[in-house]
Amino acid sequence: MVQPKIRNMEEFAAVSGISRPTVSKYFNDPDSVRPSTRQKIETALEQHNYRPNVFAMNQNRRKTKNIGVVVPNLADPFFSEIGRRVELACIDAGYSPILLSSHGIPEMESDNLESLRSLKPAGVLLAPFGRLSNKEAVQAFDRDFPLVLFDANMSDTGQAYFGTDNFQSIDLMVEYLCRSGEPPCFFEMKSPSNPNANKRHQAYVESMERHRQTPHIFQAEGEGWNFEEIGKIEGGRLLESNAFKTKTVLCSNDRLAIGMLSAAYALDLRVGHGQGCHLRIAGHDDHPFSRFTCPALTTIAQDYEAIANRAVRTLFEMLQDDERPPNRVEMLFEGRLVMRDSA
Amino acid sequence: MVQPKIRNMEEFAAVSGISRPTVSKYFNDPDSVRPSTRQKIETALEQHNYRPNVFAMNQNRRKTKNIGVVVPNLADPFFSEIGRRVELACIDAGYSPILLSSHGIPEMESDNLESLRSLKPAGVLLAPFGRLSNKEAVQAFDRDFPLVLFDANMSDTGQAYFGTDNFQSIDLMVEYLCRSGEPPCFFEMKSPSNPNANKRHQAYVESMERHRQTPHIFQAEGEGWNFEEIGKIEGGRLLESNAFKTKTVLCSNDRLAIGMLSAAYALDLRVGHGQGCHLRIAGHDDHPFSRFTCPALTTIAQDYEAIANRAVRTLFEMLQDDERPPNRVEMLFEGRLVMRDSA
DNA sequence: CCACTTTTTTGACGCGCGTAAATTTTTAAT
DNA sequence: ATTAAAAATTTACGCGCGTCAAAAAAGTGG
Repeated sequence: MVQPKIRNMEEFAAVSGISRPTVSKYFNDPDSVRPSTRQKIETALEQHNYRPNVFAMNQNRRKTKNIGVVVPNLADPFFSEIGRRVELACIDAGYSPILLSSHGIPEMESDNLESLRSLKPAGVLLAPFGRLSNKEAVQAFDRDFPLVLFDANMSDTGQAYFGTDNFQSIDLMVEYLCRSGEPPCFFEMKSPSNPNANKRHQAYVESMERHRQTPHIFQAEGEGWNFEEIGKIEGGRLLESNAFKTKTVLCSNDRLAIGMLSAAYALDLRVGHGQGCHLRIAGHDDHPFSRFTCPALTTIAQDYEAIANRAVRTLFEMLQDDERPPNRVEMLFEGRLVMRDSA
Repeated sequence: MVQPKIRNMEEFAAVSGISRPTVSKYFNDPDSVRPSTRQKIETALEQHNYRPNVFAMNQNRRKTKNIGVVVPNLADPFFSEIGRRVELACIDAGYSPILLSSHGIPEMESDNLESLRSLKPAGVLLAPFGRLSNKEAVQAFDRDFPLVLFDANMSDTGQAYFGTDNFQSIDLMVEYLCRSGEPPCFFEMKSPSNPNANKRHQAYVESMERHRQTPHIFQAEGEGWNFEEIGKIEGGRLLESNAFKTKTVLCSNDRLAIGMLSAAYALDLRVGHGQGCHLRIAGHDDHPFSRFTCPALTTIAQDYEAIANRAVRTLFEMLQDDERPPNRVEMLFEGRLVMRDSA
């Protein structure tokens, strides 16, 4: 610190009494040098707080320590949460995560991948839009970089995919709702921007049939990411006109459910599973705010932790072995029923 | 596209019939070359989709096109939203924003600034923790890079600051609450992690005195960022024991208010400004979910747009003129009263 | 057409580090 | 102590682009 500022690795190597290539080796993997050497370097490091130039480091290297993390919309707390976990897991592993949000705009997903290209990432974790994604762009990217998908699946794309088993989770919820009261009808977006929505739809139908019940589906018009607003307006309309065949509504996701809860409250409909309640509403995802809705939302908790960790771990294993897995890995984690007051 | 892949600027210059230095000039400022030259380059660009190597570009250059954006916690929708706007504003201006969240951990703020250092950012937009920030680290950073603060102020730090005028906004809310019913008491965190909380506290006291009312303050124990949880538990305790002197509660922020609304609902207390309501609850910030709470939350909307835009614009002006403003700019924007059903 | 300004080209150097091959030193094992 | 293996050093080159000075070319106005 007292010494004149270290300008580059050459100078730093000099003051630490080690040759530059060895210092370079140290920075790329501290364990790759002899302990005594490492000690010397780290001592010098404390005194001079030198850090290698990121740009120079990466320019003449095939694989950087950068990990791209791309999510469709950080404004959605779900992605904010799972992005956070992925980010922290990367840091723990000694990588530099670069978190990019596509702000709900599918075209921006391609842009983000394109930006990442120039950063030569060691690998990329992508939660794709799905149907709305530019499949060609994603697959082209897949060919050039190790790519792991999470949350939403795209067939034949990415070397692995981790998400929630919507068939298990929806079945679990339907089972619970049937056991504890009327079988549910299903409330969803008409043109969902996420493939999980389609799976849940299908899962609901199948589950109802397994329970020898007639499925009833209600779809909300509306585009974009304003799920609460859509749930409130369209859900409110349905509630008002008494359109639902049953008094139990399973929403495709928590954000729709939050909107519908809001609409029900405005209509003075008492939501809950207790006596004197007019309506039960359940969601899916365990949105961070679900425990604070009125009433608290009964929902399915996705295993964020497992999805994030497994996605990261799988990617890192690919990076270590420096080869792609022989066949694409797909793993679905079970959802957990969270019984709160709304259903 | 059909041609063999372009490897570097040399090759790209060859196929576009322009010398490499001129091409380099083009990429640094397309307007700095003759229109006919620009045309040639852009034609070639379409055919070969070459992009200069980011690392090589930045290594031998003082000022990059990188803009650091650091927020304390992206999991908080407030920061997620304002971060989003800042990010988009940077992209529009032709810069590369790098959005970093400190995940609620003050020490990570310094780490993030340290990481940014090595990216040689042209400038940085920082929403600091405030009291919990490592002031030395931030000021050291301030000396080395153009720095603009937003949301939370730190004295003598950063070349400018943009935020909300808490005195105006709290006064506005107190005024409204007094006119429309009982004067409010104030509910806040005991040890807030954000300087705005202190300002709001002070603003509440002053405003109440101006209205010739006695201020009543209630503080919630609890650390961290789980404001809703804290608001629910501590707020619920206060409601249950009937501790509030008045039936109107002004919460220091929406997230506390959301927690308290949840507690009130659980206690079967009817919240709202209408007949037969037991309690009025108001918040501050216009949290994205405030319009969907039960009842919808009366609150103060911060002018996200203005704060983000002015912060970005101020930074870019500094970059253009390549000099710091003679004196530190501080600008506070007015909050807007949003009357919903809760108060 | 000429003189003048603006733009482009040429040629060359350097940024800070990765990386490879050959050599020397250190460590571990016999 | 001897030998083999492991680690560090030396030397040298290259990455892709920024940038500068000097020369050449292209526009401009009269």
